[in-house]
Amino acid sequence: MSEAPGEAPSTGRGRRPVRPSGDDRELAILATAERLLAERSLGAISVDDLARGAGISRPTFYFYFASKDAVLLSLLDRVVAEADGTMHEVFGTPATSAREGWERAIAAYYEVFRAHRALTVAWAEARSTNDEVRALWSSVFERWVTQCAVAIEAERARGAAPDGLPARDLAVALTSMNERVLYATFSGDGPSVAEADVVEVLLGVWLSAIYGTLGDV
Amino acid sequence: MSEAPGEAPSTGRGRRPVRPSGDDRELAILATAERLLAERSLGAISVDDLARGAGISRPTFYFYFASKDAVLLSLLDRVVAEADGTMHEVFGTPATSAREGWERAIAAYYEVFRAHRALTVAWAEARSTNDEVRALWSSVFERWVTQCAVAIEAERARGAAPDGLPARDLAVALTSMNERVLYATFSGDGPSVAEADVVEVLLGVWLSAIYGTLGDV
DNA sequence: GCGTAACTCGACACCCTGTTGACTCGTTCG
DNA sequence: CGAACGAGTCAACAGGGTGTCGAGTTACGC
Repeated sequence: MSEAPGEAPSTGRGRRPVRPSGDDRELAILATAERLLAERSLGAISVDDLARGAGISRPTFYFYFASKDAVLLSLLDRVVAEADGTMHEVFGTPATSAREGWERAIAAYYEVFRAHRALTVAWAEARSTNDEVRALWSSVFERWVTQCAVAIEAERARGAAPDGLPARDLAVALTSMNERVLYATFSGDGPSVAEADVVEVLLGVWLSAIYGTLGDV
Repeated sequence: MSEAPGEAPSTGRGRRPVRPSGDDRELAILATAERLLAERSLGAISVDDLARGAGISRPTFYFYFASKDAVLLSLLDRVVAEADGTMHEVFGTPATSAREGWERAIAAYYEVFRAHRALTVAWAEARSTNDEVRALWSSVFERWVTQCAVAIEAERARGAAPDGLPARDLAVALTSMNERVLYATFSGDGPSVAEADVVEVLLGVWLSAIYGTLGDV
């Protein structure tokens, strides 16, 4: 809510002391957060835990971050940058076959989740309590959906895929499926698909939905 | 966590004074919870809000329910009963066509969400913070998945659907998609499918995934 | 009219968040 | 050198939430 006195252009999110060495402290907080998130949920981690983990007092924590959520956001910024990079790479390089292209996209999505399990689980959790987190998620999701919708339309244009549902609606549904299935798989809550099979299962549904033609249903 | 002194067999969950009139109070609390959930999230509702809404003091609230979450669970028990009833009805009556059968199943799932928007949104939110809520969700989800898997296998057995992914994995993926897409649609957070189109979109993906055969992808 | 069980709530103990104001300490510059 | 400044630090506070305890107050059967 309150704005930092000395602005730093780089991260935008959270407060950032401009000067030199206290930088280590900020990194220590981030590292502590990542470590603790691997063992318990964000809700079960207090600001005091983060401060102690970084070797500072609680008030000092507030010198570096405006809140617990700001720490998460800072961590997420990295993941988002990575995810965007991966996405552009996937949609940028031409595929040898349609199947291979979609498989690469899904595997990439899978990989982003997998490489940061704890963080993405915390992300999903915080999404329901924090507007900024929700907005960040929405923007990432939106970019994926848009890319997929464009790709679907391209396939239809070249005659490889039949017309059917609006491409964007299809992209939203399929991307939503990926998100939820991967979340369930990695968080281990409730019925889920085995980790080894998950890309194959998702790919199967994607291909059917995009290319499949129905007979006499 | 402490158990109620006078047990009542009916709901199992939460404490329940057996005797006469304080029953109204319990209903008042439930009604207040439902009303408040329509305007803000569970996290933004305090026990005090519920107590005041029901015309009692905060300590008295604890005479009726063990916690805020217990109220939610009590509310959810109703929805679960309804959802299960709907599910059995859907899978119990024979469909005139395969398409019509699946459409009815998806429409039923949609209807359960829609009739209790606020509650199901709160459900999803609390799932990440409360074990009992999570478990309840998992059990409902599991029942849907099982029913769908059975139905898919039946379609394959009668030769109407081609073999492909394991029926259960497919059911998990598709049911997950429904859950996430409906949640996004009703909570209004992030990119989503228009409410009017959502059943059609989901149905399209289900039919493709279950019956669709791929050409030369 | 009396015991007992349902019911009620003021007051408390505790945990968490976020803020304030005073203090240290290194650097910079007159 | 030493005043001034700004980064960095934290004890102490204010405030809001949860859950509990024990001392009431009814209401009803006997």
